[in-house]
Amino acid sequence: MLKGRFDLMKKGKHNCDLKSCFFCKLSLKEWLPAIDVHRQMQQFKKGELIFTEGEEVKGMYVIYDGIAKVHKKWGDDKELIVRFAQKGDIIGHRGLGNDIVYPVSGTALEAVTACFIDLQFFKSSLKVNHELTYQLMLFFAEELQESEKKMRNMAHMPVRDRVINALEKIQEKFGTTDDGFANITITKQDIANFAGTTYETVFRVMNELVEEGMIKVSGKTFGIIVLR
Amino acid sequence: MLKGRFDLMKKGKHNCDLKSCFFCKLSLKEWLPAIDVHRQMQQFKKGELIFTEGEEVKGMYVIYDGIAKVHKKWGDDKELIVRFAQKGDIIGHRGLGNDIVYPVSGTALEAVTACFIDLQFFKSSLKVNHELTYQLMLFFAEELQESEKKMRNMAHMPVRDRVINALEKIQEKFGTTDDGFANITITKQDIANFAGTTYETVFRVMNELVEEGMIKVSGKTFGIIVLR
DNA sequence: ATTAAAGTATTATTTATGTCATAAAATTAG
DNA sequence: CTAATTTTATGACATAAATAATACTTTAAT
Repeated sequence: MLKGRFDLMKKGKHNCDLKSCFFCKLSLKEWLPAIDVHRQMQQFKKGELIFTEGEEVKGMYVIYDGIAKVHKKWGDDKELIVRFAQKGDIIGHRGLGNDIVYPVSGTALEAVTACFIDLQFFKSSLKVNHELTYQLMLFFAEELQESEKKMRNMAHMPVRDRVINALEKIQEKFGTTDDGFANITITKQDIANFAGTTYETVFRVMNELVEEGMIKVSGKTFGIIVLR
Repeated sequence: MLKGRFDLMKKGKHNCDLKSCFFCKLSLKEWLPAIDVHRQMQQFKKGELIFTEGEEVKGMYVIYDGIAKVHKKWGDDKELIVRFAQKGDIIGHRGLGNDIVYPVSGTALEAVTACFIDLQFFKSSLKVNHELTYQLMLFFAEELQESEKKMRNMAHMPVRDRVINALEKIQEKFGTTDDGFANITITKQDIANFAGTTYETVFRVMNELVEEGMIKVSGKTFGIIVLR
């Protein structure tokens, strides 16, 4: 009885119901007990690395709570943010492929709780759950489309528009609060890293946009009023 | 007997042996007759569009002969080449995903013979051939890695290095002839579109590289001598 | 509570790279 | 075979955007 309650508490710690996320939702119900055995809830503090570019791929993470950035470094003082992730998003899957190292890093932007699935088990899951594999394939296809669109923008679109784009994408991703701000706190440096430019340029452009009445800024968040 | 020879000739026209390409190789042998019924050999002249960005996705193409570029337009006089494709490569698969339109165009850089698989049948094939789906997923993962790496380069790497990179990638992809040239003829404009820059910059950089003895140029081809 | 570190603010300067203009050569099409 | 179009060649010029420099402010860590 006591032991039972203890077990419950331990499980209760992560609260994952084995049916909400991409991974569980697309797995056969017969497979869920296997997932239950293999999943591992992990905590990351704000600013902490979840996985590191260049390191051996250990597995995938499904974010249960918090937000993270997925980024790729350039030299030792520049980076490009490839994607933001929040509750329900899978990260680390870029580590799939022939190479056994992560091509990007994942960093918690605020405290993150994530469900870790080791690579071995993840691969087994793909072999067993065809729908999971199919949907993951489609997900990669979508991400590739996004990536190539952004790459084209990086090559041809002027910074100002890239910054606007970045702001739109961020607000779209994290939603809008009642008072019309993007539901996230984010540094201008990270906006710059996402838009593929420098802090100074983001600073300038955002000033312009505020003057033009297109966005509003308050501390480390912003809200889009009208664009274009 | 006569009929048999006729059939043979008709088949002979495309010469595809149903076991060389990605698609056939990863399909169950029981599925090959179905592929045989559905495949459709198509010809494209140099410069001809194979599929067009923004148009409804009709299906996939496996290149049987010739080379093509996969590109994404910007405005009406700029583009970014996302990928080159040659014999054995699949193109058009970027059309998979939620959206039903091609996110890119495919254009023959020299006469192309390709095996066309309509979308409907391709999807059925994925449902039936799990290994195909799995490998396609991995292929997308690889392409995503490539894309994000290039995107990061686009954001942070100086043009000169991007041009060098483009040349390396092209020569690596198409191989080297006996006399040390990349096994392809390609315009400087296309090199520029691949490197994400302008013709003039490619012209300038390639001149530099020739002067520095790092590459050699002959008509519409080039060869890398030493780099870095 | 007290440093240290990270983020913000701001302007001046530099430079890398795109744009423009023009002509010749080469390739493709009728 | 000739015209039309594409590709190459090249220099001058413009400018977008990065770099540098400096100060202040907020946030995180011991």
